Amino acid sequence: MTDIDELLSIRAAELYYEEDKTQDEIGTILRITRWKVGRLLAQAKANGFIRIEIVHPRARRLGLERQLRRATGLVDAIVVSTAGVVDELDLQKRTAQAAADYLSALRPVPRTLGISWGRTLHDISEQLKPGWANGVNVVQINGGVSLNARPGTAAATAVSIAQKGGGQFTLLPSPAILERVETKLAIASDRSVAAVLEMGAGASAYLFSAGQADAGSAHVDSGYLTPDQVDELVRKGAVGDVVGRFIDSAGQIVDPALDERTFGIPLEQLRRAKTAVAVIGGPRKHAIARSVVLSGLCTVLITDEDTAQALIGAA
Amino acid sequence: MTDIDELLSIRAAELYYEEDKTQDEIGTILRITRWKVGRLLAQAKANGFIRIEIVHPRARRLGLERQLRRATGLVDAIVVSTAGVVDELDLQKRTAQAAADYLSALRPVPRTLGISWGRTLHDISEQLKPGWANGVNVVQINGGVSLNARPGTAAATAVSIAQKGGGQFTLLPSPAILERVETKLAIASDRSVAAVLEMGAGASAYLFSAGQADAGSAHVDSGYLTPDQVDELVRKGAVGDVVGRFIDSAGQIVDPALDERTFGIPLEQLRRAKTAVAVIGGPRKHAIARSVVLSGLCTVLITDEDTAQALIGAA
DNA sequence: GCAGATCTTGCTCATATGAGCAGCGGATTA
DNA sequence: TAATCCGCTGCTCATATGAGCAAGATCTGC
Repeated sequence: MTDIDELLSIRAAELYYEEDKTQDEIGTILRITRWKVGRLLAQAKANGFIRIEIVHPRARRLGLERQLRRATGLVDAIVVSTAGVVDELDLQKRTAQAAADYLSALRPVPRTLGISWGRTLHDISEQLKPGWANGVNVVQINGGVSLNARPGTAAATAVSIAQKGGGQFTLLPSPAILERVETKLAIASDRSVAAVLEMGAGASAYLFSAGQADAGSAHVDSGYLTPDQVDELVRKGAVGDVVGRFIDSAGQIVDPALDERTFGIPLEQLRRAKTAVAVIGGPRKHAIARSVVLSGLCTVLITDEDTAQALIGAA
Repeated sequence: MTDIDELLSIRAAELYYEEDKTQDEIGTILRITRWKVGRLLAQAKANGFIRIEIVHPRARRLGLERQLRRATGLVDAIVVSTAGVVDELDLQKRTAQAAADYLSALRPVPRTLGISWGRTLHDISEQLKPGWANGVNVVQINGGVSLNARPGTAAATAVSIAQKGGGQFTLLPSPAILERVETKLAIASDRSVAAVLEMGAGASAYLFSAGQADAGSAHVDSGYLTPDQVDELVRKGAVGDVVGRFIDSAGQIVDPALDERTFGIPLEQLRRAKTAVAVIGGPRKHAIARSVVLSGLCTVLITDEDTAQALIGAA
């Protein structure tokens, strides 16, 4: 395109998009035919001079969703827009809202929903509308009695999701990580606990998040791990944790001994699941999101625009 | 609008603007009629959820230009977009480009063009295309022999503008500010110098910029004023200078004694001019731009989006 | 300098979109 | 409870826009 045509296309675009003139009127103003105006506008679009953004907390980026599905083979991908986001809290809320929307619209409605716990899941439970489902049974899939801060939040999340969905909840009465393997095996062998794990294993859908491996990990907050222990895991290649289990960028368990002491369904059960919805957003979770997606831990990813971009760039 | 309709309008907007679907197709997807889709899109626009931006160095903001004309009574206003601007240099170049474009398209073509000097005018002279006019006489309207840095830049600007416009140039052979009033009067009374001033007074159009009043003023760089002297002017209410003369926010001369020693046409000549084009952009020039416009020093303002916004908000 | 190739232009025609209007339905009030 | 009103819906019709094509303009290589 010549320089003069480029300038004309910008003038045309101004009149068309800012001034709401018709292509015919623009033609009169710029002394060109209306067909040329149409072509100039098409060129301006093709050259990327026209940027259209949908600014709304619930806006999604369908183009990125498609790219993400294609690049990763995910069954579904939801990408929330970051346009107009003011802070990280805002972004977290948007992501949770999208997850709640997705869950509400999920067909077939899962009879049994296996969930993890954490800040993200808590946010989702808040965004869900009462009546989002008609009798879902919610079951925890990993241990989650918080050792120090806000005890019972994990349970509250499950309760809220179940109640709003008009169904029952089943808690996993165990810490996330036990100190000794023997203790873990002992708890697991308890009949009632085993029943919960079994129910978790048979869930028709899973909803979970993931944590990044750094000092801000929920495991540190909850008192299961010290910052030093997390550092050690990072040194071994950990990028984050999924349902309490730390994995490297290839999706492999980083520390088998620690994993033995971690209570919850094994990752293989997520990998085999027909519907496993991962909700992972925010700038610090790019690496763990990538690992989750590429190692097949989820069939559906709900994330934000920036994370999606990083994933597409890396995949 | 109900909450559900708002959400629908966002979904519709995504499909329309990102996925290039027709309203009819969107209707099928969302299970609503195509007329409802049209209405939802109209609502999304009306609510400001759809943001369209033209990203190009030569993009202008016609809407702001109109508002600016209405708010200030300017004959014309050119507002360059800041979308995609990377640094202040970029913005300066855009503004200069717009000024060059405006000057090239100005009808009737001025026979005699009075110009000031400075970084902005220099940039404009660079952006002008050879042959932008067919015989303009360019005359300097204020003194401008730089005392230390880059001597001759003021002259070079006038020469360049005249040569590219196929015309003659007339320089004003005097410093910007004299040390003593007597010296100024002596120079002014010289027959040849008086002739230049007279030519400047009779110019058919003026093109000038303005400087902010702070340590970064061109007068400090050029050695005419010390930072302390500028501070003193600021204390007296100065917001900046126009053709070398410092004015307050009402457009009044701040320091009459200093002004007596300043060489160039008086501001009243600019105020009486039929065509006086001021080119003032950048975050530090909001105050001086406001003063220039509101005190009637220009009939045309060429500026950037942010400055225009500030002007409209303040006017 | 000329023949062929390619690109641009102005058109016809099909389609997409917006304006305007009648009818329906749910809310409001006497 | 009935009358009235307001706003939403689905339509018709006019207009705006984009696809496709033939003719003209411009470029390229010999």
